[in-house]
Amino acid sequence: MILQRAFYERDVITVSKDLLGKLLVNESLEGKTSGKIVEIEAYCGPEDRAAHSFGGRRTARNEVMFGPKGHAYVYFIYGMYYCFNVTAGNVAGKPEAALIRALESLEGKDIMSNRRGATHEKAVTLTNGPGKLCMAMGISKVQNCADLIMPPFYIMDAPTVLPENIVETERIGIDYAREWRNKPWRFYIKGNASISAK
DNA sequence: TGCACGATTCTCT
DNA sequence: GAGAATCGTGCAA
Repeated sequence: MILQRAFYERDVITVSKDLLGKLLVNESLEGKTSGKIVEIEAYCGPEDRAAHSFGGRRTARNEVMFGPKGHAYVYFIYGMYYCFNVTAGNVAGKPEAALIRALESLEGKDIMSNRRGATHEKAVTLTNGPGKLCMAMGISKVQNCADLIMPPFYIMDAPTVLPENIVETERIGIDYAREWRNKPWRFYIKGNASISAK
């Protein structure tokens, strides 16, 4: 069953942890690809210096974070990669989101290999990073603002990962965020081979 | 209108 | 472990 709106209308950190183990699915023209979410980071709105919405900044790019929860926030980074976020939060209109950092590929691995290029045929490296999983799943700015509670692009429910199997650590790639850099808002499934970094 | 830089990844040393 | 690739975005001017 597809996760419904209420799932995302909760505290963004709770939503981030609960999204671990869930299945991201994209039914594209090339075929269906899916993967289990194994790594995620929470970005906590205006007070979080690492978030695009820090200070309440509202622009054309991050506009979707101010809208309904459970939508896709996809942005272009470093001139060549996309990052995929899910909007979430227990306060309507507050710009918060969770960054999906890694998947464990399930369906459509051949399609993922094609999208990632011939030099990346090993299953694990297809989706063990935010830019990589977007490439493998066929996510681009086309999916920006997409509603994730209905096909063709959605997240399926799956058994919740137990707290003892969730590792909490500091986020990656946000050295500029000063004191917020060390917040333990990155979560991943303990022992999973598909996470992006230790 | 211009310009510095990023929630990354890959290659080469 | 360092450096390149590569461009939309945000903010200063």
